[in-house]
Amino acid sequence: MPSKKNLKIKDVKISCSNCSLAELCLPHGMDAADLEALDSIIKHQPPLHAGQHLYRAGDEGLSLFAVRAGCLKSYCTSRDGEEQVLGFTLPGELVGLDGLSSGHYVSNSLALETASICALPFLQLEELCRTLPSLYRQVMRVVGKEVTSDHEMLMLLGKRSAEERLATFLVSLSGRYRARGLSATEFNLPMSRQDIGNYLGLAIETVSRLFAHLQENGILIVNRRQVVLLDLDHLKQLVDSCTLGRSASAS
Amino acid sequence: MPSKKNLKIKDVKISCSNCSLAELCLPHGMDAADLEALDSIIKHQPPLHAGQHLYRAGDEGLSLFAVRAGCLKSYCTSRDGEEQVLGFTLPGELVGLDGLSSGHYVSNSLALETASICALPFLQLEELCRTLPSLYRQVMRVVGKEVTSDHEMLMLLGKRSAEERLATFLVSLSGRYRARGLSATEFNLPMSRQDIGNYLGLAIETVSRLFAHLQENGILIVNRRQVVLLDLDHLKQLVDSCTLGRSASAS
DNA sequence: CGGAAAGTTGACGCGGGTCAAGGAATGTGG
DNA sequence: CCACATTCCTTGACCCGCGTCAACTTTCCG
Repeated sequence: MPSKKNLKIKDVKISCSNCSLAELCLPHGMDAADLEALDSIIKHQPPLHAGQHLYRAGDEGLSLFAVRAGCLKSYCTSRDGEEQVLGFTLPGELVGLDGLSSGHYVSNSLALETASICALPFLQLEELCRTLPSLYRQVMRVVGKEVTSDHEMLMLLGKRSAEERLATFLVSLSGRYRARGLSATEFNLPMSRQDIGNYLGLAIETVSRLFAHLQENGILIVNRRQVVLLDLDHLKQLVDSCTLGRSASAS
Repeated sequence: MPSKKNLKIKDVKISCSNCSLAELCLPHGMDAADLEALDSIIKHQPPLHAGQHLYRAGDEGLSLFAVRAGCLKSYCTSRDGEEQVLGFTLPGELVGLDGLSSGHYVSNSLALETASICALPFLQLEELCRTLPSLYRQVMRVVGKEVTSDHEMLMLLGKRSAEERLATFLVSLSGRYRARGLSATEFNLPMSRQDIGNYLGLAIETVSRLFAHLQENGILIVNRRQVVLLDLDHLKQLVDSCTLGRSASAS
């Protein structure tokens, strides 16, 4: 038995019931009995270090993953080797949905910082969904959210200026940190300018210049990956016109 | 009883088992018994005329829809009234997935030409999925395909030139017509230049110029909405480098 | 300490957006 | 059947947002 001082994360019983992220994650809105059933199929993964892949395109897609700590980047590559960043997964969020169609992942998932992750095998999730309608609806809710967020992204890439894109990105990050109980105005960017630019369909130089420009205007302070949002309202105003019309999504 | 000469469509028993589009649609790969169960929950809709909505953002989202004939346009609008076309639905394809997350549609679906449509109520579909694993997997496959195609679209909008975008669009249409047994090289565009440009993130003038340019180079002939693809291989070559890397999707 | 990776900043030019004018097809009322 | 309006599409001229190229600085890491 390890000494109490060197207690490793993997020695702690991981369960949804005691997870501080449950409110953000799949268990959201499920009762105690259902949670226990969900717990029983969850597999804790060994921690993933920065630069390691959770899965790659072509891998057998057998699980959905929930991020407990760290940050993942989802991306796919075109035949000519170009990369397209599809999104970033923060604690409390799910990744790996795209494996459930064909049984193989189509995208790649890479840890940007050391990440702690739970796995939910599709087969057992499917069985459980059959007996737990609440879980089935949760899964559908998550799937639907994925589709909706992709649609917002399509509008962003199709119609919006570089400044609006970066503002949208920052406001999104801000909200997601706030949801976890962290500061909405001061945080570290887990990803490089390269990744940000790729994600937003912009050159890294443009991203850099936009940061500089926003800083000149007193809207934020940025130093490498450290960001302080001074005028979040101003950023939100830039975003507002871009967001979808009549969805009353409070989350 | 109506005369045989004036037999209306609605007088014919609609069922998946006798539908010529079954191979493209949800029933793909299901056996006769399962098909019958699926038939029992399908509701035939009155035909939709060009310009009419199948559903609007905010409507109660209770059904998935399968298009039997015609063409639909999916789009959403931002708070400032701008429209983003999300895609086009051709016969044999499904639409309405985005209603299943929140119970309300987030996007709009509009008929571009008179359309004949089947409805699959979510609740009954969910129940049926519980007893028919093959149907459950089909639904998941469709959902996954939706996500994957959104990802391809993100790459298209984020990284590709105007010419590559239009080529991708044309090759996609060509393949979908071919799948229905129609010509892959001669067809009518069901949508306006406006819709094409909006969908691809381009100005309509750019779309028009690109058509002219491709025609000058002998790659296609276009007259308003009538298109003849003379050199499909050339178009595919333009597309090839854009498509996702190692997905072995044959469909 | 040295080399690589990440980020910043400036100069320049092009792809494609915007504006404007005109043609072709379709609809509408007389 | 024609005059007229409207919508859809095309084509040309202009120009600006942002990508590209290049040089430099800072940070990271062995």
